[in-house]
Amino acid sequence: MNESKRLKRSLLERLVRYCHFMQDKVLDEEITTVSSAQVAAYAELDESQVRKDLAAIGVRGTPRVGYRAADVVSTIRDRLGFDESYKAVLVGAGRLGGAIISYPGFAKYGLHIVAIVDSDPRKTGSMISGLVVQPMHRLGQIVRREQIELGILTVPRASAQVTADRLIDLEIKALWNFAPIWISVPDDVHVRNEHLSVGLADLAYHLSG
Amino acid sequence: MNESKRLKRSLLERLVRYCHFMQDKVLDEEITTVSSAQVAAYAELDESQVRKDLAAIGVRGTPRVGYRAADVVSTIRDRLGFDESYKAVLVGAGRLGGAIISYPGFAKYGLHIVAIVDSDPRKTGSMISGLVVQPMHRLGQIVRREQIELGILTVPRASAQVTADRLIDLEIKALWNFAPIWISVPDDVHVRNEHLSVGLADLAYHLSG
DNA sequence: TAGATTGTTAATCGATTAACAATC
DNA sequence: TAGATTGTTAATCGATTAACAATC
Repeated sequence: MNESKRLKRSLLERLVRYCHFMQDKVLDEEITTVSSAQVAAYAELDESQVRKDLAAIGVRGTPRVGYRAADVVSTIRDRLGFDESYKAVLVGAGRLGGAIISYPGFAKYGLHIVAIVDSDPRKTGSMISGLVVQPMHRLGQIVRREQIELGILTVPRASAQVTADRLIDLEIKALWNFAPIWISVPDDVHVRNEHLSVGLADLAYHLSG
Repeated sequence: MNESKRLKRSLLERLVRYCHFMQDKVLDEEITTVSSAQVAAYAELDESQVRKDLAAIGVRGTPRVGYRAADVVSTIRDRLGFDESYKAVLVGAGRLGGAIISYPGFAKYGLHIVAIVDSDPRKTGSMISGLVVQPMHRLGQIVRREQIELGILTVPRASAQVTADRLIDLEIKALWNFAPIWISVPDDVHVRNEHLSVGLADLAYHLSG
């Protein structure tokens, strides 16, 4: 396959699951190889799908043996960019910001939150996870000096788009938005909206059915 | 169409977006009708897709005029079950639990968190959003007495599956899991895993590209 | 060797897009 | 009426599944 081809979002999600499966169930139990059937059973997919996905990112298996779990993990990590390093600024030091920043898995994916910013003067100066909350007017300085590529938005809904626009103006490369709104961005900026209302709709729908 | 047909997850996501568009951009500005082209432009979809989606849930438009925004909203709300009422228990009164419970939009989707439970004796008895944090051993009582249908898991990763199993045993109908693990459930329980690592992977991938 | 499992091509299925007649 | 927009069918596209030869 063409090495530079963009991975589809659904493939990306499956790869993340494969990776978790390998790490949780396989490597811990001193199993070194897995068959596509085992992975498929775990991820509730067709085994052809698994073989195709692994082939697509360049993992090679051995007939009659399966895939080396360590190969799968390292190839996925490589293809998804987990072994590189990215700097992020978190904007919005509220409850949600605090919860996000305390998520233990960031570094494993190459992400490093190097600064926290908040517009509320009562919050600036306080410490969260070893970082001093900076005032909003320092955002530009921080982004430029630290060469920050990612902005994490945990601001209220009303300020999400303006904050995003400001970060875009500072030439941020990607945004991770937790405010309940779909942020709009130019084509060269990547945005991921984590919109709780989609989950809420999913649950309400299934509970009402 | 068959009224009882299950809606696909992707359709569900599009419907949520249509609903937000109607509420935010349209109703606020005293516009009463929208064309499929307008919705499509906002949601970055093909306009045929929009017409097909709206037809699928039974919204009828008027040629040369478009769709009544209020119709779209009320039909989506009805089909997705937002106008019914569901009780939920939140398990895990940590930072994430606090952030989730303070989300302002729950009631709009019919969801009501009626109890909070935590296994840490230092947390039980404290108040969060007007609710007293209950000890874990009351979980069964609470679920039965309040006839709770949904469990929201904001516990640490290590206790997520056991907590889920306990809620399943209490005949909960659905689980909303925020712990970084894919919860496994029997076929008759609905689970939605909000797994931050998928977002992390998506961002790492795009930043590395 | 025999048999299990990969890698890959072909077949199927479903979702998206295009087209256009119906219609207000 | 003329023309814009729906509703729906047909065409296209892509993703999933099936099948099986290659192979360890």
